[in-house]
Amino acid sequence: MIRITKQTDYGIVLLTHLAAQPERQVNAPELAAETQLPLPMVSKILKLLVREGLLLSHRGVKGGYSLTRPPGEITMAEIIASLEGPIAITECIDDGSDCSHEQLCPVRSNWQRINAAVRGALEGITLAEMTHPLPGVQKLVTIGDGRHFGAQLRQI
Amino acid sequence: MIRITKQTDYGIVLLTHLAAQPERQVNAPELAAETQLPLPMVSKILKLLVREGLLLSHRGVKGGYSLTRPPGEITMAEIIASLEGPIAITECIDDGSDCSHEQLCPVRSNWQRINAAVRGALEGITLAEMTHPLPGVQKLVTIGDGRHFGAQLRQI
DNA sequence: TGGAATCAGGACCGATCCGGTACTGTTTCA
DNA sequence: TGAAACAGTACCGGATCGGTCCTGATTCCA
Repeated sequence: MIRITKQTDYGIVLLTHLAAQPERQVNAPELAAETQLPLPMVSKILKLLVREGLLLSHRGVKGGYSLTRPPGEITMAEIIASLEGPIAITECIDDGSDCSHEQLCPVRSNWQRINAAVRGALEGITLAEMTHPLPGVQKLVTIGDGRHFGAQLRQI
Repeated sequence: MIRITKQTDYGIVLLTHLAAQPERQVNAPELAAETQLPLPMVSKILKLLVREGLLLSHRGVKGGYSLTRPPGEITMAEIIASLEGPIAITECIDDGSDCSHEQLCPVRSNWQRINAAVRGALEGITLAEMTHPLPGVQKLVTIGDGRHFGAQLRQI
C-alpha cells in the first residue's frame, strides 16, 4: 500500500550514497557502478534532482554531481516530493459538485489528517540519518505486520 | 508521491460512512448512493473488506454490511493494509546478491525506518476520528507544501 | 416452498503510468 | 579541438489500476 516509485527508491539510494561522502564529486557512471543501479536510470534521476535543486552538477571532463546542502538539512519528505510531485492524498476534485455533500466532505477533509501525519513522519528523517545503518529497526518493523518481509518491500 | 489507490480511497470513505452510524446495517446500493460512488466498485470493495475481516456481511433480502468492531478500534494502517497488501517500502529482494554490498545495504535497511515512521503515523488515526471533521487540518496541510491543493490529492 | 433480494467470486477490458532505453544537443577542460 | 560529461526529450513495452459484467450461492418472506 501507499507505494513509492522505483525512481524515488533509486533516488534515495543515490542521495544517500552521495551523503556518505559529501566532499566528493561523483559522475553518473561511477554512481551507477557503486550503487549497482542501471546507468540510464541513474542519469535520468540525477538530472531530475539537479532540476529540483537537491544536487549541483558540474559539466566537463572532470564533472559530476554533489549535494547542494549538508545531508542533515535534507529530509525524506523533501526528496520524495522532489521526485514524485506535491504532497496530497485523495482526489478531491475542486469541481465542488462532489464535495458539496455533507456526508461525503467530512471524510475527504480527513484525508488531510492522514496526509499531515505521513508528511510529518517523513520530515522527521534526514539524509544524514540514512547514511548510518540502524541496528534495531529491522526487528521493529518485522514485529509490526509479520508477513513476508525483505521479500517485496516497495510499498508502505 | 507515495500514492494511495483509488480503491483504498473509496474503501475509507465507505468505512467512515459505516462508522458514522455503527448500529445500522447498509447494503451495497444504499452505500453507493449515499457516498456518491459507483456501485460496482462499492460492491467490489465491500467484498474485499469482508474477506479481510473488517466488515460483516448479511445475505438475503434484508441483508447488508456492518463493521465487525467499534470504529475506535480500527486504525488507518489496518484499513490500508487490508486493501493494498502488506506494509513495506522498497524492493530489497531477499536474493542476497544485491544486498551483500556494504555500500548499498545500509541504505536499504534504512527504508525500514521510513516504513516504520509512516506506519506509526497511520496507526495513530482511528476510524472513529475520521467520522467527525477536523476544523484546523485543512490549513495545516496547505501550509506544508502550497502547490495546488484540493485539485489532485491522490498522493501522499 | 419458491422466488426475490442480496452477497460472492471471478473474468475481462481499456487507459494510464511506470520502468527503462536511445538519441541528439550543450558545456567544460585538457 | 576533441573527448568527457551533463541536459533534454522522445519513445516503447508491460504492468497495474479503475471499472464493468456475468454467473453462482445464500437468505428471507410471501
